[in-house]
Formats: sequence, C-alpha cells, structure tokens
Amino acid sequence: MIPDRSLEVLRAIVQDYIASKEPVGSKSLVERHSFGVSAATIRNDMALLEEEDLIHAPHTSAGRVPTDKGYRLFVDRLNEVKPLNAAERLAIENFMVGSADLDETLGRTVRLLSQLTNQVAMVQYPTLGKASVRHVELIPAAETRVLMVLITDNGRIQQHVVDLGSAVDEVFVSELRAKLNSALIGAALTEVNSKIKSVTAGMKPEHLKIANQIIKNLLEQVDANRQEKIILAGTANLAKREEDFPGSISPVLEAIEEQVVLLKLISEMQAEQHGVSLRIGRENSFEGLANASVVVSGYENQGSEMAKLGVIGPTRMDYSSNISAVRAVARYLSKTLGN
Amino acid sequence: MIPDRSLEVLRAIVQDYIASKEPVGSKSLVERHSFGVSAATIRNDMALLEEEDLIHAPHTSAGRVPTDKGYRLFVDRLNEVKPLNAAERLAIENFMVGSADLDETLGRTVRLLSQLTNQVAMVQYPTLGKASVRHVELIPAAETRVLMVLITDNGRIQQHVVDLGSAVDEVFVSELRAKLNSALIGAALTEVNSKIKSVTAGMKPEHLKIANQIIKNLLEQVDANRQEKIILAGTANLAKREEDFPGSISPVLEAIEEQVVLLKLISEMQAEQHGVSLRIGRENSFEGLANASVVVSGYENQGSEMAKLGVIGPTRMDYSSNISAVRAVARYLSKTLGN
DNA sequence: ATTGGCACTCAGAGTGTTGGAGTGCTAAAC
DNA sequence: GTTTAGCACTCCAACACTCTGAGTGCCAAT
Repeated sequence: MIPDRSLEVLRAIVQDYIASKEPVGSKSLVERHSFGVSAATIRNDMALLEEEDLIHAPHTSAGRVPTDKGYRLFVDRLNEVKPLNAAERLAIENFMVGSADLDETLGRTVRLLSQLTNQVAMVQYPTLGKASVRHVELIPAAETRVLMVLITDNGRIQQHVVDLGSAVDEVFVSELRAKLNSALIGAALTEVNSKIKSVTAGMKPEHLKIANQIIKNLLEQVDANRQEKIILAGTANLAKREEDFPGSISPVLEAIEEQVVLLKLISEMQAEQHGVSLRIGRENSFEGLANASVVVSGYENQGSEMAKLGVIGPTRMDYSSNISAVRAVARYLSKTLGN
Repeated sequence: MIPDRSLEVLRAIVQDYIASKEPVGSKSLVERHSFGVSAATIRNDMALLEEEDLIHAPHTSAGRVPTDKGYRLFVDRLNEVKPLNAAERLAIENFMVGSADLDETLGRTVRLLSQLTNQVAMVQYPTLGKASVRHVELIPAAETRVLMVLITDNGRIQQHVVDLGSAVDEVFVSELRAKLNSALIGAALTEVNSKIKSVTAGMKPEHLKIANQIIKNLLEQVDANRQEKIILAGTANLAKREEDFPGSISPVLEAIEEQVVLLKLISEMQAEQHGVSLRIGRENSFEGLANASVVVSGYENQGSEMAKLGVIGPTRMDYSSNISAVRAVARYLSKTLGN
C-alpha cells in the first residue's frame, strides 16, 4: 500500500504539472505546498511513486511527470471535482434558452461544452429507444429506387434509399405506403417487427417481393436506432494546445474525424463515479489517442433514451473542471430535453 | 510590361518552391532549369519581379519566395493544369460506385476529394432550385409545438419545429396537414407561395392564426433553400502541413469550423477559367485564412441546381494538381447526380 | 522515518565560429 | 542595351563549447 503522504505528493505533482506544464521537482514542491517535511523526504516518496509507475522522469535530473496510471489514480481517489463558478453556470443557462428542435439543441450544446472546457467537445445523438412511429413515407426517387422516410414521435427523422432492382410501380408503392402507415402509426419501434407482418397478407407474389425488400429496409432502419451520430465542436482548441501532444495533433484529428472510432470509443465507456467516465492516454484502445484523454457523461432524452456527450483533450488536462463541466452540461441537456 | 523570361523565372520559382519548401536562389534556379543565361541575369530578372511585388526575400541574402500576387499571376497565366493520372481517375470511379442517396454520395465525394488532394475538402449541399413538394408532414411534438417536415422529390428533407404559443389542437393540425398536402403535392417550390393561399380560405379565425403561423414557417423553409450546409473531410491534413502555416493552424481550423465563414467564402467565389475559382492567401477576406488558399468549383445536381465543392490548403500548395482534382471530382459528381 | 549534505547528471540557454548560399553592384564583353 | 564575370558583403544555419540551475540518489547523522 502506498502511504498517505506519498499520495498527497502525487496529487501535488499532478496539480502543479497541469498548472505549469513543467516537470515538477522535489524542491519546488515543498516550496509551493506545505508538507511539513523536507525536500529529501519528498524525494523518497517520489522514488516510491516512480517504483509504482505513477510518475516518471523525462530524463535524469529532471522533475517528474505523472504517468497515465498516475492520472488515473489521481482522478479516482485524489481529485475533488470543483463546482462550476457562477459565470459558468450562467453561460450554460444563457446558451440553452430558446432552443427549438433537437438538431439545434444538440448543436448549441456541443458548442457550449467546447467553450466551457476549451477542449474538443462531442455530443452523440440520442438513440430512439421508446419512440413510436409517426409516419412512414415512400417516395419513388429514380428509375428503380425508392426513398423511404421514417418519422418518429420524438422528432427524429431517418431516411434511406432502397434500390429495388426493377422498375418502380408507383401505384403499388403508394398503396404500400398507405398500408404501412395504417399498420404502424402509433406503434412503438419495438413493436414494429411484429405489427408489420399483417401488411403483406394476401399480397400478389410479384408485389410481395418488392414489399419485402422495403420492409426489410424499414426494419433495418428501425433497428438502426443504433445508427448513431456524433457532432463535434472546438477542433481548433486542439491546435492551441499543440505543445501538449508530443509529435503531432494529426493522429488525434484523424481519430475524431472518424465517426466509427468515436462511437466505438464512447460505447466502451460506462459511467463511473459522478456519472462521468474517463479514458486516460493509452487506456484508449485507439493508438492515435495515446496522448489524449476523454471525459464522457451520459444524458437522457425524454426521460429514457440515453446517449453520451463529452470532451477530448490532452492527457495533461484540467480534469477537475472538465469533469464538472461535462457533468453539468449533461444534466442541463437532460433537463432541456425532458420537456 | 514584364518580359517573357522574367515570367518564366517566376514560374520556375513557384514550381521549385512548391517542391522544396525552401526559398529559391538564382544559382539553384539556373542549375535546375535550362534558361540559356547566367545566374547574374536571373538575378536582374528577380530584382524586377521583386519590384513588381511578385516575389519576396524573407531576409537579405536569402532566396525568394512567391508572394500572394506571384501565385495569382502563376495560376492565371503560367500554370498548365495537368490532367489526372490513371490511378487518380480510377480512384474517382471506384469511389463513386454504389452510392445510394444524396447524403452518402456527398459524404463519399468529400472524402474522395480530401484523399486525392491531401488537403481539407469541402462539399456544399445543393440548393433546392427546381425541386417540387412531395409531402408535408405536421407532427405535434410537445405541448405547444409542432414539428414540420418538408420532403421534396429530389430526396431532400427539411424539418423545423414551430412553437405555436398555445396548446396544439391535434385534430385541426391533422386537418391542416391534409389540406396542405392536397394543395401542394407536386407543386414546384417556386409555386408554393401562390398555391398555399387557397389553404386558409374559409377557415375559422381561431384556426387561421395557427395556420398562418405554420404556413409562414413552411414558406421560410422553402425559402431556406439557401439554408446551406457544408461538409468537410481531411481536417487532419492541415496538421500534417503545419510547417506551411506560419504561426499556428488554429485560426484555419477555426475558420473552417464555422459554416458561416465557409459559406460566405464560397459564395464570394465565382467560376473563373477552367470552371475553377481560386482565392490565394490574403485574397480571402477572412483574416484566419491569410496563409491559406481555397480552390472551388461548381457542380450540378440533376442538371440545374448548383452548389460548390473544393479544397483548402496552404498558399504553398500544388495548384496544378489541386485544380485538376477539384475540377474532375466536380464533373464526376455532376454526372453521378444527373441520374 | 527523517534530514542535511554532497557528488553527480543533464537539458537548455548563451556564445563564438564557420561555411555556404545568396545578394547587389560595377565594369567589361557581346 | 543586354548580358556576364567578378567581387565584396550579408546573414542564416549548423556546430561546438561552456555554464548554470534544477534536479537526483545516496549516505551518515539525527
């Protein structure tokens, strides 16, 4: 077990390093913090911490820098999340008023979060969950193609083009559209699968084939609730902190540009304490994020549908304020969407 | 007037500088290119070019670098656009096959363009233009709000939330929805304004107010054809060329993150020769793009609706290949969307 | 367990030195 | 009037060198 004072030393190192960007040494440590002991003692503690791979010296005769493991211990056990100050709370409230639809609300949220934290912010679109069907629209779009639109009662719209492989029979499509609507309107998305069977009953074989194609697609669409999407803001903040990314920021940019990577990343993260989940440095499975940390929190849409939002920044970030900002914004967003 | 040989010297300087990233001097110039004259003569020419503010020496006894004005003259009068090579043409064809709907096609296009040029690529969504109404949907979304969806026959979907300010009368909304559809389906967007008048005829005053609110919104939506949108890809390419941006890339990132800035930028650019339009360095009105150049070309959706696509990179970019890539991709996209 | 003392290390900042690439100018050659 | 060779001059970049300060690890004494 690591003695208490050594942990205090670790906390001090993390705090000083975040503030100064410089490796921190034993002497400056005793100057800035009042441990009642001498620098030599601190050095012994530091040796212990280094033993445990919690801190690391860039080179002999340099100060120490926290390792990923050190940051992890810091956020898990040493860090007190500091509440937002009045100005920040005000910023959140002001930013959110007057949002109309989902797109706009989420757009505002992501920009707010990036301004609040000075990091790259991301917001995932909520999954459909308990929503129900409001309308299904079929639109012949080209020779052999039909555009299918699924509208749900929580304001989400999904569209997809189905290629039938043969010429579109407009009359039949219109008929099918009517049948689908009468069968499905009001049905919860989870019920669609069972309710849709009645639609094809008593249908001519040549029509059945087309209907099944479209239905298959519709089900995919319903299932593709998981067709998730993430919006970003504040990419420029990465460039401002460039010195915090050894090498280049370009792998980080690549990572966040790939929706797939972000979605995978986010989905792997489960809420820990404070409802906030962290990935520090190499804890991220993606190589390009080796020098980055991710702070994520879940939020609720209409009381039930979960999605996540968060920020991405250098490992050497101010965890306290980022955690509280992410948490606060998530709560506000849940509240806003609750109505 | 500037003599021909001096222009040749300018061309050589631009080419060498783009290739080497180093300021180019008179001696290396005569070595690499066979002007039949000596370095001293070239120096005289260079003095002339400097007089004209076409090139510039970072410091005494350094080679020369083209100015924005020099690049401009280069692309306008000296540059031969080189055709794409076979591999690049193949890449374009392969990339585009199997695209289904508009979103996906444009998404692929923007990624293709960024890969082809190694720059940041952007594609603007086409304006609606000649499209006509396929369907109007009204969905009570909350206590006082109605979600309005406008679907057009070219596969575009627009949605907007209308806040009525009073409780939603579901029966009336459904009625209004039917009326709107019977009045508008099949109407060209340009006709909507006139055709919509019949809808409110003979309506009770208390309903009229609501109907007008919704109609006003619908018209805004139609008008907001200009509600334009730009998608981006390859942001990471900026970071890779970082040394080409004196200072930092962060102002560039900020600029391209702002849709408004990009839209303004794009709208100011009118096709010049080859159907391609350029902005070099400070020709961009936006300060953050002082060290960036923008290459843009128009493309057509369904033969009539215009929008633009292009790339953004450092002023010190390979104009030849970027121009031809942008032009080729614009043509391909027009062709793909033509069907 | 803690401490003061000490020898040791090393990155970084500062200073000189040098070499090469480049320039502008001039007077002669074409 | 161009063009050219020659020359003196400039300045950056690279290298080598030194010096200093912050930091370390270890040990003997408390």
